[in-house]
Amino acid sequence: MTKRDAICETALELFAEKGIEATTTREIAEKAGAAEGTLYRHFDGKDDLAQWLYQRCAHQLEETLNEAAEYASSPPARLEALVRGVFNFYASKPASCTYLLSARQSGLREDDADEALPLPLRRFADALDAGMQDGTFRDAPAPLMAGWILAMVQQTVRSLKADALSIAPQAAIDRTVDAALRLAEAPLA
Amino acid sequence: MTKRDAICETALELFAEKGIEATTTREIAEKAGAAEGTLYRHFDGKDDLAQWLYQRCAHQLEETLNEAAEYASSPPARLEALVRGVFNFYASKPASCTYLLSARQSGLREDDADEALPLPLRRFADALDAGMQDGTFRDAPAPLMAGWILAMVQQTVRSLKADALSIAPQAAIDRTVDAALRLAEAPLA
Amino acid sequence: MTKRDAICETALELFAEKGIEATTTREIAEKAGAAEGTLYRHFDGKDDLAQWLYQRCAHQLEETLNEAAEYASSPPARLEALVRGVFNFYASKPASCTYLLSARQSGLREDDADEALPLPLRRFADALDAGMQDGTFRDAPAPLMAGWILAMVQQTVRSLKADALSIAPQAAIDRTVDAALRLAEAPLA
Amino acid sequence: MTKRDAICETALELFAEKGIEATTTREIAEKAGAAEGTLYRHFDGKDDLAQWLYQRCAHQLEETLNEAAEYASSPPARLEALVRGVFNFYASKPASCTYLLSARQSGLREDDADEALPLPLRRFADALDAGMQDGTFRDAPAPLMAGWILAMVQQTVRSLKADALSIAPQAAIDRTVDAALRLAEAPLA
DNA sequence: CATGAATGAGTTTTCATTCAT
DNA sequence: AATGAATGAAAACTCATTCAT
Repeated sequence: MTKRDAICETALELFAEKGIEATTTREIAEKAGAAEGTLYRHFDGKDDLAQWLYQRCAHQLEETLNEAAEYASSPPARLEALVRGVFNFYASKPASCTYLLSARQSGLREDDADEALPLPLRRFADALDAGMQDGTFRDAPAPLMAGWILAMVQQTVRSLKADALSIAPQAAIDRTVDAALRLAEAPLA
Repeated sequence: MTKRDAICETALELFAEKGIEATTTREIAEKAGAAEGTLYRHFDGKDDLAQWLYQRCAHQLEETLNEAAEYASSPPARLEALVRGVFNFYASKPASCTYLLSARQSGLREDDADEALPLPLRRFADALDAGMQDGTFRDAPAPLMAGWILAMVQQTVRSLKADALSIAPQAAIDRTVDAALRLAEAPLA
Repeated sequence: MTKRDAICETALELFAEKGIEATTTREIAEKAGAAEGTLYRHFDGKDDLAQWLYQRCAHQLEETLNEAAEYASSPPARLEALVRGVFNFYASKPASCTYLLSARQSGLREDDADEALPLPLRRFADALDAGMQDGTFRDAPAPLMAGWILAMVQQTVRSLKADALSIAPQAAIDRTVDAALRLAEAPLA
Repeated sequence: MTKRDAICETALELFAEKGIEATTTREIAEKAGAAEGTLYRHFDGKDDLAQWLYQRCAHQLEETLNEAAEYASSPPARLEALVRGVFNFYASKPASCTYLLSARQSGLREDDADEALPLPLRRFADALDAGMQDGTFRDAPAPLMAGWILAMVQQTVRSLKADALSIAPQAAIDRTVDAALRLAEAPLA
């Protein structure tokens, strides 16, 4: 593990835990066992580091979602796989997941501006669109609904992290999957 | 409008727009047409001001929600009224609404710690609990579901603010209400 | 004397003595009896302070030269008055003079870019032009010759400051005046 | 071209262009295509490199001046040869010339402290002294007059570099030679 | 000789807060 | 109540220099 990696991992944890602004470069360096200047050899500054980490987390999630949805044959199966994929992402990389979701509403994802949607959202919207085409899902603006589902998942993750649930984590996940499908599915007839 | 009020309103706008930490006291004072020191005559400091504003916003929303749900006779009607209440709150006090919702996931609502849930969430959870009792709503952990619904509403608000929707604002609101009810309602069987 | 003034005077002395880059903001603040932050209340930073001081020195010299040359009736008298004016400026405000002259060859006088020449040079060039018109001075590019004369004066000032002269200061000044006139004057016939 | 040479030439250019303090070792290494550490294999540090370059430039100018004045039979011819020598030096090694002249007024030529005058100045002063002895030149403190002439030459060089002259470079040089002789020469009487 | 990641002391800069007026 | 200059502690950032490879 190089110093650079140590700095990245430490920064990710601190950013996820207390936010970017509340984390100082000194704190990062100290916890990473590196000198403060080392951070600046590898990044242009704290903001650059935050940006780079955001990109990395986005790519990690992207990959996780791609793998998760790879073998889903139907739109509902794909939607379920995506939702479970986010939870898996959270389970395997909690700091990345927390940071990514927390950064969603701060001014960090500027350079996704060329995309209509941030990348993970796009995956959800695509699955919804496919389901709308074949009639499995109800007709609705896919980006809006994708946003809802992601927001729900994020809310469940927050509850899991806060340990504020009266039910088992797995049950919360299953219920979230169920809720997402219920949101998307077309009325019976 | 007293200096104090000017400071409050300016701070609220800035906090909502760029976050508390990214807003400087100098900036607040300048935009409010007051001296930097004046803030300290009315509040113990920036954090105290942020806290006070948070409380004020919470009470405003609380009141809005109480009024909205006052005459709702059934749990679904109450749930719908609450959801619409949040949208009304956003329409009439966008900065308050944005600030309140953004502060939900930052470390601001410390002194609600004695409450199991932040106040607005409690309203939603109560309505859901009532519906579960009488069988209108499906049995599920009310705080989790309340969190989902509020997250969805917040997501719709974000989309409205970003002007990122292909449909009319009112349609987006109606759809959100619909989605919330769908989430809550018991299965037909 | 306000803190701001103390900072200005201290900075001017230090800049003149050791150069801008070799002077630290801490040093300025300490010697001025002010806090480091105070510098930033009044200026955007060290460079801004340096710029502002440069402008002030330029205006001071400008005024000194205007006064000096006011009653000069002929071009040679005017040229002599200007040269003596620079020496007077050096005598009355040594730090300003040193700083101004030292800054001439560093990258500081950017915003004079709209002028063809830095202001003091302009005065000399104007006097030379006038003398060329009436035949007292030899025909030559005035800016070039003005540059020479100012460079000579500057060199004398440097020698005076270094105390590296075998003759009395006043004699050095008189000789410089004489040399300047000799440079400018037309050949006898 | 060895790495050492690359570092020397690059550093010389950067020092001449932006000054020693404003040039970073990283910048030198990068432009020279060498690693940062390599500089320290050949020099004790940045200041040592600057010092070494200064000496080299001084020797180059010294040689140029020696060659130029070698066959000058009279003091005026020698003075003219020296002035033209500086211009030749500028033409053949602009960076060396700029660096050398710019360093004249910064604190670089410490180890010339044993000499009464920096070396090039000495050459001029010697020629002037010789002329004063035989009556060709007016009686005056040779160091002062040498300083004037060098300052004039430097000013012409600056004008040439800035391309701020209305006349041809060669004409500017000739005029500078002429002016230098005029400064030095004894009055007719 | 050459490298370049790492260092850390030193610098600039920010900003919440205080206080004399 | 209001002011705004002043503060200083803490933050971000720079860069000459070292050293293991």
